[in-house]
Amino acid sequence: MLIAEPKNKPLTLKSVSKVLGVSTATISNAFNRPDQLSAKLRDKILKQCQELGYHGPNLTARTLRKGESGVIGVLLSDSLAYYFTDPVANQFLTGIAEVLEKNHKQLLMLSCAESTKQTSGIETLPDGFIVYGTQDKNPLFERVLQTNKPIVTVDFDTDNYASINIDNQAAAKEVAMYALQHTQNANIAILGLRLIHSDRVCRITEDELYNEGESVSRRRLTGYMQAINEQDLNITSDYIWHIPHNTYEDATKAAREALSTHPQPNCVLCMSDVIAGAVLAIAREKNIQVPQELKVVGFDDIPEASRTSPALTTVCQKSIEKGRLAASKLVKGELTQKTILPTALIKRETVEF
Amino acid sequence: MLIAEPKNKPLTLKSVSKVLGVSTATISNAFNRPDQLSAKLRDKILKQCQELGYHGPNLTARTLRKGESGVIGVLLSDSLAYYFTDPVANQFLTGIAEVLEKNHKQLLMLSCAESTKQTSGIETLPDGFIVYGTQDKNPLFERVLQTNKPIVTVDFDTDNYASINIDNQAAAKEVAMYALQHTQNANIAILGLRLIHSDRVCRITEDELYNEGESVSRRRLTGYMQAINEQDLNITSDYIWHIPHNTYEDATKAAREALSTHPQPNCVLCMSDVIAGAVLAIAREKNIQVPQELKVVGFDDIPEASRTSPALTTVCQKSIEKGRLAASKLVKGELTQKTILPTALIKRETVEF
DNA sequence: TTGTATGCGTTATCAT
DNA sequence: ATGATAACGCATACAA
Repeated sequence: MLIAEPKNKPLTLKSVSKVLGVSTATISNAFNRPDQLSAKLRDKILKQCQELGYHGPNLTARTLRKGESGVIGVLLSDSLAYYFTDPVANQFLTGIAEVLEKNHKQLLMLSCAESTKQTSGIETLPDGFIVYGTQDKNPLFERVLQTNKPIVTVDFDTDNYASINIDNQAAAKEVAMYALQHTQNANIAILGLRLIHSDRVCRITEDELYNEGESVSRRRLTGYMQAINEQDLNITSDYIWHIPHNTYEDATKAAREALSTHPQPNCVLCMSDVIAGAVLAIAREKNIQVPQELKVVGFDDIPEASRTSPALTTVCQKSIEKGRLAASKLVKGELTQKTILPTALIKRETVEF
Repeated sequence: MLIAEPKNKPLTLKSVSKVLGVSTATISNAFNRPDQLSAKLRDKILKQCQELGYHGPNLTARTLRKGESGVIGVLLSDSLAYYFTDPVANQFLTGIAEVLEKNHKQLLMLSCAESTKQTSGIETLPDGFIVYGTQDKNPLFERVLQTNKPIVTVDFDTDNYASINIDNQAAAKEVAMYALQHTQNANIAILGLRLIHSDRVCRITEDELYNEGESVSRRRLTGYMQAINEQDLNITSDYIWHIPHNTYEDATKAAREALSTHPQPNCVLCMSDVIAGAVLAIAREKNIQVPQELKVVGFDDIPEASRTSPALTTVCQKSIEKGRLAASKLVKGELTQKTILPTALIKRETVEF
């Protein structure tokens, strides 16, 4: 039996080497490079370390020395707390977690809430980053860029980095076309997500309608507008809502406003399934029959979409796959290719039975 | 204008100090201890660092030196991928994230998937841990314990550590009493979560029914059984299901089995709202009227519980609050108190209209 | 096959 | 007020 160090002093390679009577290098090799010593000695050392309660090298010191931590950072474009409540983000994170676990990488969640002043230097820890969503003026993102570490961007694009996206415009157009083709005398409302910079649920103005941009929402809006034009229909900005967060609460406010408008919309194009779910709830509350009196389409195809009643017609984007792909690009070092993932129109019950 | 170092060499305190012509200590002080130098010099240094693109000390080196990383680890009792899909866990994590962000701490997600062999040493990085759910034979948990770092446990208890729990047994008994009191000629089924160690949805055996334990599920089961006894009713083990994961898929299987049993249950006690939601879906599929022909109660009070149709009667446990409290205990260093959070019976529509 | 010595980037102590 | 220097715990080149 070996004499253990005092409980309060954490064990180090050096202290353990003293107790075992071998050099620090040998113990380090026992853990990291089995070929550098005899199997017999290695086994003996590993067993003795276990007895002592030394579970292996300190990650911080090893990271400093090797310049590699085994940690992957996921940079989100809003507060963490928000992302845990968003079903789309949850699927995305699920995909990431799956791949990282398989590759023995740790997952560090980084929110943009980091203020400029209080710089923690956290960006120096991870070996690479998955950046989810446009990082408008996010100081942490700037610092991440300057680390020159591997980056994969998702749902937006930046020169020189691998990215994963979908064709939001085409997908939005397709689902809108389908909805409009099944609507007589269409009276359209659009419930948009993050169309403008405001924390309030509100309608957008005519000016804002033409403020083009490259964001996910703007692409979807463009797709909707294309469908509306091709069907020789039209819509004014006061039938287009801005919803700041993809939450049931915000969406419910917008849905209530939209379905209280006269003339009442009979076709609501929603930029997420969460929003569409809220529309369904308000429709039930107001005794509006879906799909007979009101067509509703969503976007994302979250798990709940197939369980609403009536089940939601929507655009399937494989969010889990997005996460998996982002993580595996990072892990494999495929750092240049820009991927457009396919989407699919999912016809359920909210447009036609 | 200062001459920047070559782009590929990351800037360090030392290299920056050379360029600026001051010592490393002074720059370090400029970032960390404003009182150690004149405000004028500090401002100048900070400005010059910014120009050079040096954003502050490397976290790894600083952690090694200070023994403090600003990272909090959340240790989960299953795979990460699973936890992102569980609405209860999401609420819990939301609460944690809220508090950590406010205190400028980073969140590292640690799953128990870490194998014993491939020890990454990740437990040496965080300053403290939130441990969620029983860590039966989890090697990472063992190593976490040995770090002697601050720990808060949630949904289970271990000597000497702060913990947060609810009274599962009392809450389960209360909701079961309420359901049974409203059921004529009660024919009870229990849809349990993680009652035994099996990956399959299945009924439990008579033996397993009496395998008492201290897990959350067992406490709830005990509460249910107490209510059943007090109502002079009884239940046999073949009306008690084991569901391995709190997912809609697993729950649906169990719900389908349970509602296909003869005699058909008219009162289903579910150990989670996800499970209860699945029961509601199957009931609709089979044209069973809830609550007229079938009473259903859940557990947790997830956001969706109020939106099902009919709305779910359940036990409210404030999962977000759990997360908030766990994080704030850790941040504040309140490391001894064991907290029992209150629960509340939420009467909605699945027992009586 | 094993041991010695250096440096990773930082902070804190101690001089100056 | 500022600068030199040691130490944090480890991995690796190199010597033995």
